[in-house]
Amino acid sequence: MGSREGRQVHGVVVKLGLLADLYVQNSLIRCYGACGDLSCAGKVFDEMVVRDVVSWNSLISGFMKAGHFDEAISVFFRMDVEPSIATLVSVLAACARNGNLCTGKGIHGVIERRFKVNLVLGNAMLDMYVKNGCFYEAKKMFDELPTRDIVSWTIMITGLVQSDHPKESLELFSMMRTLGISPDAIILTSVLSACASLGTLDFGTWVHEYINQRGIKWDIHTGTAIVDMYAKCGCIEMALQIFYSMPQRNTFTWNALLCGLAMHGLVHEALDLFEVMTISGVEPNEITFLAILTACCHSGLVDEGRKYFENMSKLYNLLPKLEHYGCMIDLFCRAGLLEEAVELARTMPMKPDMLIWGVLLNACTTVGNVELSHRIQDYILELDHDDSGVFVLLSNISAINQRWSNVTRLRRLMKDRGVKKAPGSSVIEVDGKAHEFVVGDISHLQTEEIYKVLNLINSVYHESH
DNA sequence: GTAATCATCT
Repeated sequence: MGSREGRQVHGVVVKLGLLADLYVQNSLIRCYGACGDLSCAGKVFDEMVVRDVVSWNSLISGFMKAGHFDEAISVFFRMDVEPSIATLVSVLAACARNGNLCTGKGIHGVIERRFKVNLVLGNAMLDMYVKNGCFYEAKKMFDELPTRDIVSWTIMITGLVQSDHPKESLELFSMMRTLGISPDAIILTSVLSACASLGTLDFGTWVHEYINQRGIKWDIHTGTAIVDMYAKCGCIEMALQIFYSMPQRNTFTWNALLCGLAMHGLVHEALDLFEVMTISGVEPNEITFLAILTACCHSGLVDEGRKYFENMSKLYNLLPKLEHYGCMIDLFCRAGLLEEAVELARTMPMKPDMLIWGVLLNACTTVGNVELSHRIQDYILELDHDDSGVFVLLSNISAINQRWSNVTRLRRLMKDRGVKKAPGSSVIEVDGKAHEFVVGDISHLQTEEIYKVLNLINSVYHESH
């Protein structure tokens, strides 16, 4: 039922004088929530005199469906009746999706004290920890679950892939298979994603064949994952074949193919495909333009890059993000347009990150433009004086350039700016030994010691190139 | 009531 029908039913309910009935009210909230009409759902909810747990759950579900996770959590905190298991499951899902570890932990505490954990609730907690990057807690919880189902395994495997541990995710998948658990289309989607990031064509192909042989019903998610896997593994032919055989494709599917083409240097194919995509009426998103700009970047298509970058906001109403600016800056650098690159970095609406500064400084080093390199370092120090990460970067550059006088200058600047905190440290491995380079410590080191650290970075740099 | 696909530049 759509929102319009919901309103009609609402009207009839009012006429019949049934609006005061709790069950009728709850059903209306559910109905409005399910079709995304949150203002009507909220209105019914607000006008209720007596609310039960179902009323609250229905409102929370409405916010979840609409992707308003913060609101879902805030409704939970306003509850004046005892939450049910279903409430906790929904709110844990909200904490998983918006990264609210604090609330999630609080709910975990409440559950331990007052509820009996069932499978679904256990999975919801597991997912909350995994999505918040707490793998220690997650593993403990996974090991201690009285029963595990395919969802529990999927949460762990997906979490590992998404936090950049595809190898471990495949190991866990093998373990699952050893235990005789049959994979479904959903878990195979994540397994394909792991294969894609590892570039393991043989395993990816096995998954594809497994799906075919077992007659596992696959949908647009799985299809996209297969396209992505083949594209990333360099089998563009297979990627195209699957792509065209799919009954439906969405922006993600097109993006998978576009990224694959861009990644393998098939620049004109990527640009052509983008045209077909727009003609087909599929809306590009930020990732689409990232793929397109990358393609331009790889073959030095400056004018085309500029055009697509402009069209992003002009034609598609997409605001370029940090990554798009990074791509453009890299494109300018590769084309030798260093001044333009620096200008874009200075005028972009958000603060450039270390990667962007690194690209710029690296470009200066490549062409031997010491003057511009110094100017960039001054901008960085103006902008990011409280971020000690920049000092690692600048020290790196100084070390690479063998300009030790700069190190002294940096050390003085750090002292002047009062940089003490060390949010990050670089661990450098030399001869199998890990050396930790903590930025905040540098100001307390003797000049000779700084030289040692920088030499170390320098030697690592040359080893890796 | 819980699980899934796309992501540039060192």
